[in-house]
Amino acid sequence: MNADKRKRLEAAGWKVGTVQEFLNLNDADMEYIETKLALTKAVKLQRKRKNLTQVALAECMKTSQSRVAKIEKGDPTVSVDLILRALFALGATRKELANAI
Amino acid sequence: MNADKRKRLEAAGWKVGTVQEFLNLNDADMEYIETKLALTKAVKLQRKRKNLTQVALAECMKTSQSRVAKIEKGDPTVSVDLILRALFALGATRKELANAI
DNA sequence: TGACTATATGCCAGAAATGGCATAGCATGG
DNA sequence: CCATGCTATGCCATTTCTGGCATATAGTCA
Repeated sequence: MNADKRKRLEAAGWKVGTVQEFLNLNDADMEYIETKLALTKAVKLQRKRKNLTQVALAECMKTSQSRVAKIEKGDPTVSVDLILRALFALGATRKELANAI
Repeated sequence: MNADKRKRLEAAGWKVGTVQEFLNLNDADMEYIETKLALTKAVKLQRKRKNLTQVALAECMKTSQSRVAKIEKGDPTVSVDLILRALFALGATRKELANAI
């Protein structure tokens, strides 16, 4: 956003800022969220690469298709632990994990 | 263990194998555990580097000293999510996280 | 020795994540 | 059009994790 537009908006009573500011996220929160997002993308990518369905992956890691869907969609009820279990079930190594982050 | 000793043990009725086999861990489990362990080590290292006490780190990440102790000791009731929060609270970046894994 | 600081361990009520199920959406091919 | 295969979403009982507190242990210094 250029300074001009910003001025006009603020003159009209708008608060201008980033999403991060709006949500009161600090750097640690941001890193955490971005890491999680990167991991979910890695899961989807690896699963597709192996031509597995969500059901198949779910069986591998002894969970349900709905959980796998939520993992890949970045559902907030999914922990990093579960995402890692998915990645490793897909045969990822620690090195590959590190690259994905 | 050399083949000789193995034979002698088995002749005497012992089962010979790795810890991994004994605990029925597959490769995915192993990678997961090792990753978690690497992360806990990174937390301890970074905290020491910054000369923080467990209490100080606990305040940073809005948890308790006992949790921090458990993180660093690899307590099984600690999730990877919490470990990551600790690392990021210590100012680690995603890149540093990747290196730690 | 005793006081002090840091870390470790046990416990538990409350909070969050999980698996499982149902079902809805959405392509693609017949 | 309807099947069929795959993915998405909602719900909820059970399981797991968390924060907080108490207390124990270990190290250091006076």
